[in-house]
Amino acid sequence: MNVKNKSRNGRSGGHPPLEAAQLQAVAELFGVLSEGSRLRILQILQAGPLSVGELVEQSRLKQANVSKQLGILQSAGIIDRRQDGNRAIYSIKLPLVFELCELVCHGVAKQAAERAAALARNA
Amino acid sequence: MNVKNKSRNGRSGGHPPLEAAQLQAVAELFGVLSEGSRLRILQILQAGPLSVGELVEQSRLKQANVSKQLGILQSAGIIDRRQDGNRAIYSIKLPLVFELCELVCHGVAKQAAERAAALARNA
DNA sequence: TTACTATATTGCTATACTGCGATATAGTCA
DNA sequence: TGACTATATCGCAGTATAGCAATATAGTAA
Repeated sequence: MNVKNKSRNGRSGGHPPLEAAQLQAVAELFGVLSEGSRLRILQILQAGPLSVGELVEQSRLKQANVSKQLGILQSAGIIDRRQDGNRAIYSIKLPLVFELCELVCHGVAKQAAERAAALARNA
Repeated sequence: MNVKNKSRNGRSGGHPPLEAAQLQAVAELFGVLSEGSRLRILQILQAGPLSVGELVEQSRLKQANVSKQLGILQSAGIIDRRQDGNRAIYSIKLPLVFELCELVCHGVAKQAAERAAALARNA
């Protein structure tokens, strides 16, 4: 996830080829989702809102790391933060991410199946 | 995109919480898609197969960089390579990626709209 | 073979990121 | 106020990556 590279091509004419700025936004979202620890946190949060401490327990990640990744997820607009007394409660804000993951899972699974089939054919 | 971290949790019982290995595979795919230059190449290839030289022209990236990114995209199983005489022709193999990008675009656009609306309310 | 074109790879620098321990900050309770 | 808990941030070491120029490789044509 590189946040520079703000170039621009002078394309107009609607949307099909996606403007450079959009492209960059898409790349950034993918970048946020490209880290195992963050996906793990999202997956845990899918079951419902949790505090940082609870996330630390369930994820088995260090507190500092969980806090940092939560900050990144929040900056990306993927999760929400709510202060509850002493604690911070995080929750999913963009359920879209789960659709993305499912799509990828199907794609990856299909690919793996195809590769296996190809191997079987060549064996 | 970190390719290590091959841990495993002993979950069974179907699919909902996604196994660690799957999670890692998803993260890797997202990692490949998290670079502007690669998305740009994919977008250009969406119109049809092209040689490296043509991609260099249309993308305005350097040849070495295009070649490197093509290699990464191919390793990820997203594009295919075919040798045609002197040249290498690359084509999309996993159209899934465009679904992903569209989903993200919609999500990002919606988010932007919501943010703008929120700003308007608070102004 | 040589000259030429197209693509891939290597070595490099700069940058960015993760995960860590230590520490700072914020909120609660007495 | 002080002691305590929960969360955020800082500084660091290690690692990964992009993009570049230069070079190597492969294929074509003479």
